[in-house]
Amino acid sequence: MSNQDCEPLPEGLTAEKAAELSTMFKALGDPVRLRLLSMIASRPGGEVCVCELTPAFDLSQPTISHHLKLLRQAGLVGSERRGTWVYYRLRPETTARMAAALSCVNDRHAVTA
Amino acid sequence: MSNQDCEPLPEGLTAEKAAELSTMFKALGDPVRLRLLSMIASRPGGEVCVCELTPAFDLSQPTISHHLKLLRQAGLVGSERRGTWVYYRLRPETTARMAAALSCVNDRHAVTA
DNA sequence: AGCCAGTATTGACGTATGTCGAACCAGGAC
DNA sequence: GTCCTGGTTCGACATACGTCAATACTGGCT
Repeated sequence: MSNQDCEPLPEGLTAEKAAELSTMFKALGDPVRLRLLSMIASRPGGEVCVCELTPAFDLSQPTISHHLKLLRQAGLVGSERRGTWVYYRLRPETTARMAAALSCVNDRHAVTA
Repeated sequence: MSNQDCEPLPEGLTAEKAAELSTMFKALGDPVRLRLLSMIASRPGGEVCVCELTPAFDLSQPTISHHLKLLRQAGLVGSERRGTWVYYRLRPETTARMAAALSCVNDRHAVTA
């Protein structure tokens, strides 16, 4: 993505855009959720069953479920039930938006080179 | 950055890396801090005086100072005092690291196309 | 020195967040 | 139908977070 995606922004992000973006960043502001997203994304098939995610942590299963819910509400992942199991999948549009926002910041700083 | 920057990660980020990265994401998980970073970055000169940042918000001066401190502790900005005023500057290495992490997530998903 | 403007720190407050156990829901197997 | 397994939701708890007013610090000016 080029810095053409950046808005004019004479004084930075609008309050509305900042509020929207900050919810996505907040969702990744927890080590457990960051690892969850990483584990989900690192599957080439793009889908991971909750039963594979839970045992990777020293946390109760409800806690993992809660973190997955937050990731879903932030638009970072989607979930689908198939039979007994629930599968989570990455939403690449959202991570792409976050990466684009960060690139804007760096482009504007003009130290990208 | 290409997906060569991604680690082998058979099962996602390590707990240590996740903890380190999550503090950066958490720092941007607040709309005020996101706007602050955006305002700092959008200065071509790369420096903004605190006295220019504070009046842009309906918040007390100590609150803005607190948010700037968090941004600094997360490695996202640096500060320098010159005379009476304190100037904040972007640390592009940190935002670049965050963008790289997000790109890894998308690359691994193989839906980047 | 003494004062003043710009920042940072402190202490307190209410709210949000992460975690758990317990209870609840969904589907498959019997 | 009754179980059992995999997940979510509920309620409670301790901690962390965002905010403020008050205070302290810093450096220039007179």
